[in-house]
Amino acid sequence: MRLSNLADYAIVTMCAATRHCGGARVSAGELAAETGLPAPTVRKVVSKLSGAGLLRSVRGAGGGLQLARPAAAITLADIVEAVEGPIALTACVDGTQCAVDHNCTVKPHWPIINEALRGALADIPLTRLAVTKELA
Amino acid sequence: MRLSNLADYAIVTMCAATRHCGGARVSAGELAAETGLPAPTVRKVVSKLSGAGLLRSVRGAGGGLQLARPAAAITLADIVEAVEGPIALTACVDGTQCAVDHNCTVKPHWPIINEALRGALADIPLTRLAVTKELA
DNA sequence: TGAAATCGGAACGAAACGGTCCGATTAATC
DNA sequence: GATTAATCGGACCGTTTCGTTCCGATTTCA
Repeated sequence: MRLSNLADYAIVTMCAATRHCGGARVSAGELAAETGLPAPTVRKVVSKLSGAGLLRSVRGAGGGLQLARPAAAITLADIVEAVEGPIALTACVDGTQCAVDHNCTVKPHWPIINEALRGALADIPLTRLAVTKELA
Repeated sequence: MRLSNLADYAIVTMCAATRHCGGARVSAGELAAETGLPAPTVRKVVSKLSGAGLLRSVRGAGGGLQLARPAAAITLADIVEAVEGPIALTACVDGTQCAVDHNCTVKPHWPIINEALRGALADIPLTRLAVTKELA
């Protein structure tokens, strides 16, 4: 029931990238300096994020990262799924075989619970996380 | 973002125990036979559940398990926390030191997100899971 | 054309999880 | 009251996943 550290780092990194939204591309090392995370870790995170289509990466000198979509169109669910894969609380949800399987009274309920959780994450776009003001 | 297998097993086991609610005590081996789970695993699970105060265990010949509270007063959040510890998506939430720490714009938002998830699990009592009929 | 800087993937080490086993404890029985 | 049998409780080990780090392939600028 805990988010993986990489997913946590990915969220922080995306927030930092959002703050550079208007400007030009940002290097992974620059993001590492701003967030305080180890540079190699940030490189791995941005690699997964660009692989999932959330970041647009340009290689070579003068290259860097930038958001592939407007910040308002990127939610926590997108970032988590990019790093950890599909959100599936149990094996039932993503179709993997389960040890209980037959005659499991809980099985029919998991999709509803799973979707409720995913909806909670999908309701939070990057724009709400990037600003430090106006929190509850 | 996936529930641990032990937590999944705990939920299934508690559902089986709920079906024996009216009757006398049930042995861990009996629950294992009904759920189809390995007996040693069920023993480990019920150990954690009784340690958390969700099951009442009686040792010795003729002993066994029974729910410590009415099924309606036991929720998914209770079971998950009994097996995995407090529900905390990130290190921020339970007070553990974080690598980012200073100047983290995401930090203030985690408690709200975390509580939303916990609420979703706390809204589902055992009584809704034990019956196989009347699912959505 | 050369060189520097960047991302991308692969390899290593560590920690947590899952599963199994044996011992301590208790109630029923003779 | 002693014995027996059945039960829970905690401790051990193998496996898998996660987290971190490093090096190579690729691209742009001078």
